[in-house]
Amino acid sequence: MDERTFLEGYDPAGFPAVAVTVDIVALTIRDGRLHVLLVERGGHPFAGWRALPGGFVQDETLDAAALRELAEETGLRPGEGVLDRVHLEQLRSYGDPGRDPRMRVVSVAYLAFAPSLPDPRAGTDAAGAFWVPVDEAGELAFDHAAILADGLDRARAKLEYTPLATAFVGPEFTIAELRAVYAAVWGEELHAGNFHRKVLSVPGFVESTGETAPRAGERGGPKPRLYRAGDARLLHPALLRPAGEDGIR
Amino acid sequence: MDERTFLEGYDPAGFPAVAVTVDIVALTIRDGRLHVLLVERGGHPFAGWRALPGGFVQDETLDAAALRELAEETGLRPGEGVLDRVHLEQLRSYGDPGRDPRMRVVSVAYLAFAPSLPDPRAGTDAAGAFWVPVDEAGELAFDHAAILADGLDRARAKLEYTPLATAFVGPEFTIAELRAVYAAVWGEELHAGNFHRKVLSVPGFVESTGETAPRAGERGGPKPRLYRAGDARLLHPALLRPAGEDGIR
DNA sequence: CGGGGTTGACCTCAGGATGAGAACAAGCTA
DNA sequence: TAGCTTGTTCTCATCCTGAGGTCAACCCCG
Repeated sequence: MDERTFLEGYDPAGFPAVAVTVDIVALTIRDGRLHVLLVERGGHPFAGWRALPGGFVQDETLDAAALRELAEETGLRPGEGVLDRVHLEQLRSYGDPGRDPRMRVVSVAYLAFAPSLPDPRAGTDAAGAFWVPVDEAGELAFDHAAILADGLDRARAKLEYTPLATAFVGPEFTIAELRAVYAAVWGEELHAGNFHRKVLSVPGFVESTGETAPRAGERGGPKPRLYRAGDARLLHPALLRPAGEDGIR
Repeated sequence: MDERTFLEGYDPAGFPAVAVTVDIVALTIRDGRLHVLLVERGGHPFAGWRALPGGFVQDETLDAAALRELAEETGLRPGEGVLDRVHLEQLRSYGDPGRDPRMRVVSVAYLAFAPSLPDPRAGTDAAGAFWVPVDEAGELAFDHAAILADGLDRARAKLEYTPLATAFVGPEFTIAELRAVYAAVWGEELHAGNFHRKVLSVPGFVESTGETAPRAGERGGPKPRLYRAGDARLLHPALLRPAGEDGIR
């Protein structure tokens, strides 16, 4: 039997039925604090609980499913430009039997990094979605609290050796804005002078626009210079976060 | 309707049928070269092609499925001690429509690191499995070549900031054996003196047994000291690999 | 049995990166 | 205008890194 004949006679019903979903840990920074996008579940199971946005994978790639769900939950439309600047990457998959009481569900979790997004639009599918500071997320449906924790770990680590922080700011930004991203995600202040020197010394991290901001910060200071993201995909050398007590092990 | 009533009336057939598999990138070091475990496919599709070992997920966690497949394909039995020393971690998931011509299949790929394992046993399920140097893997079935490439990237990166290299050697090892692991995975020689200093200076990476090996190497030299893995789970500071030309970007 | 070659362990030294602190001028609010 | 905040640039001591050398232990070969 050749391969074509085999495929024509193939019966897909022979395998255990599993549902595949995508769940999204979408992060943004508002007022200097890291926020995550959550939804309030309408139906069972976990009715009334807060959960990560997500849904079943249709006839599309996993990446496409994640982008579609993100667009639906935020009310943003592809092509309006905002979604194009969202960084989306796969986090990992969760498939313990029993993690969903309905049936066997394997969830492919995604991590999204966005510049400050508008509040999800009322009157759309996204009516139930909202941004919450990550330290106020509280209990979540399913195993979503664990997924969120894994997503935060990944985000904090990736700031060290990738230029990911630029995904949290606009197309043009100041060094101080970038520093605020690191401070919000890592949860600690950074030495302004050393951070400045470090960012400018890593090849390809940022490039100068030659312009300065039209205004200084609210509380004074000189007009900061503006930069845009460079072409580096890895930071060499990396921007290591202060080794917390040597005891991270 | 409460949640229990909802679940009792729930019909799982309403979702698109997807099969979930695990595929394993199992790495080991033989004769100083990095090898990957491959199988030759008996049936369609891709009959006769080489592929990563794997199979359908049953009523078990994803991690358990990966460990079970690895045991089946290598012929190793749990409880004999060898499998307990294999490091297994999830890599990422692959789910493009069309990656399997039979049906929609989402594969959760795993990465396994093992000390030098025996050849898979003839006469078992594992008869078709064999170790191949990674640079001679050639074309693989499905998208397995891409999965292998992702696994190698991950392995090379994790050597930098985790004590993963100790998973490739026996319970007691010399610094030179550890250096050979790095050399094999990274594909480049390392400065012996600097490597020695670095390994011993990272807290928790290795701890001395106080013993020395009963014999020196085949070509002479003093009897090396023996070490075992320490309790660190992250290396601080990291063992950075030589920045290839600064151009990795 | 002795010698050449190899190896593990350690040391030195120059260059670069890091952390902490300070200087200074531009710009905000009161 | 006064006082304070902030962006940017320096300095300096400290640490880490890469490259190389030293020395004695040990293997194999002749």
